[in-house]
Amino acid sequence: MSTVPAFKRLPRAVREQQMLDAAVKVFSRRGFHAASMDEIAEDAGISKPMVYAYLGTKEELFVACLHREGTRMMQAIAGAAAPDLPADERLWRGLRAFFGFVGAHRDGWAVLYRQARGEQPFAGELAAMRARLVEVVAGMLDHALRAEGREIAAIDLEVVAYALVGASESLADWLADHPDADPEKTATRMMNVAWLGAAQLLHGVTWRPPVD
Amino acid sequence: MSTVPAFKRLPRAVREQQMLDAAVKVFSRRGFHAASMDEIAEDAGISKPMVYAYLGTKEELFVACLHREGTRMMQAIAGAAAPDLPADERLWRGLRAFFGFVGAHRDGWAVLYRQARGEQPFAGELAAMRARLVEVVAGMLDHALRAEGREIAAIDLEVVAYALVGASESLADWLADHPDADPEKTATRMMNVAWLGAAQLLHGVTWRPPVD
DNA sequence: GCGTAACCCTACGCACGAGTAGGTATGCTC
DNA sequence: GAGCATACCTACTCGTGCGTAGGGTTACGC
Repeated sequence: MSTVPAFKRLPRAVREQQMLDAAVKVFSRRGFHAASMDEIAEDAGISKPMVYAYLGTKEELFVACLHREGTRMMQAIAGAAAPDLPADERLWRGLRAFFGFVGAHRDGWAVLYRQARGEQPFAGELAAMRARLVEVVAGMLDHALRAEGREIAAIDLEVVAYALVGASESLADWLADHPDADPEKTATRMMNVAWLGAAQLLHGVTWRPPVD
Repeated sequence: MSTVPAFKRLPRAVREQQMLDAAVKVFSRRGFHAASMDEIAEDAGISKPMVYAYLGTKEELFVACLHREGTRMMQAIAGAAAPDLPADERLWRGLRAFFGFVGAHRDGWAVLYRQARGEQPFAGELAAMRARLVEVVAGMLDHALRAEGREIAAIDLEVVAYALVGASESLADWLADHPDADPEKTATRMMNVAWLGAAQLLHGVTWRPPVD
């Protein structure tokens, strides 16, 4: 046959990304168990054995998704929050990057956050990622405190950081369910809660993003 | 045979509770899909057809778990936060009841929070419960604001409430993973974040539970 | 221009687990 | 103590979907 084959052959690296794209999409819609390898393969425009050949078993595939999306997210945040800025500026930039990422990768985020929590094999992976984030936030708070000559117990710091991360995750989830919502605006709202706190807000003080 | 049968017959109401106990336990450990009806039946000390006869299909069983645990939680919170108290007092009591519930029903919480999120058939059910909570919190904030002669947009109010609920859920999750942590102390920490906010905390102001 | 490696397929085996068929025993009512 | 409802069981059927066996085709080095 001299006719061009219906679909062309592509190098491994490209196909792997297509497969991961498809996997993230399907996993996020259906969840780990309800997603079928057949559907992922079909969505990627490839046959099932190829998926197994390149990315391994279903579990390994899910972990690969988790890693890719997690790394992207962490890089987006780390790239935005330069360590030499003042704390509020860092927090603001980090939040903006975070909500921007979620807004742009709604289904990637959904995999990370909603699906990986319950399933034992992956919960640890996710927890480790979150732990890194919490550590960063806690470090930031600690830094800001010391600059004021204050100090609080490490455990309190950790729990506060955990609450802030949790609140952000929660708003991100809200964002994922409201496609017409604005990430930037959501980040601003989060900043109000996080930085000024409810009591300040009740007294009418409002934090605004710096004019740039 | 005159010998006593190995396990006695019990009335339906009792067996149903045993089955629900077992189901909550297994669902929380394994997740909806990975949990098997056989394991649930075995854990309840009964055979599988009995589970089907009393609680219906696997999905219906899961929904039944969701309802029981959700109702228990909501009642615990509603019973603690009397509507005629000042806002901070209500918030504090609600939080204390909430963390108390999670501490006492760790796997019930895990079913609610970790497992029901991802699976489409149940996410709606859960979202409705959370929406009720958010509404209550938002109403409380609004009330407190109006008492000070202030007012903010409904959407902002909702998002702030959502963030607070999210932060609480996140700390509850942390609590579920730290069996030796104290619910009361966790509630106090949450109260600090929620009521005073990070900025206040940075200036050294600390909220303390009222002496009772 | 030939070998070899990379790319890709159709078609299955097989286990696991939801849900059921069909039957037994126990206690309660009259 | 006969009748009947309720509690309870063992032992299946059958669909679904993971993972693979085995084989075909294109490109690239030499």
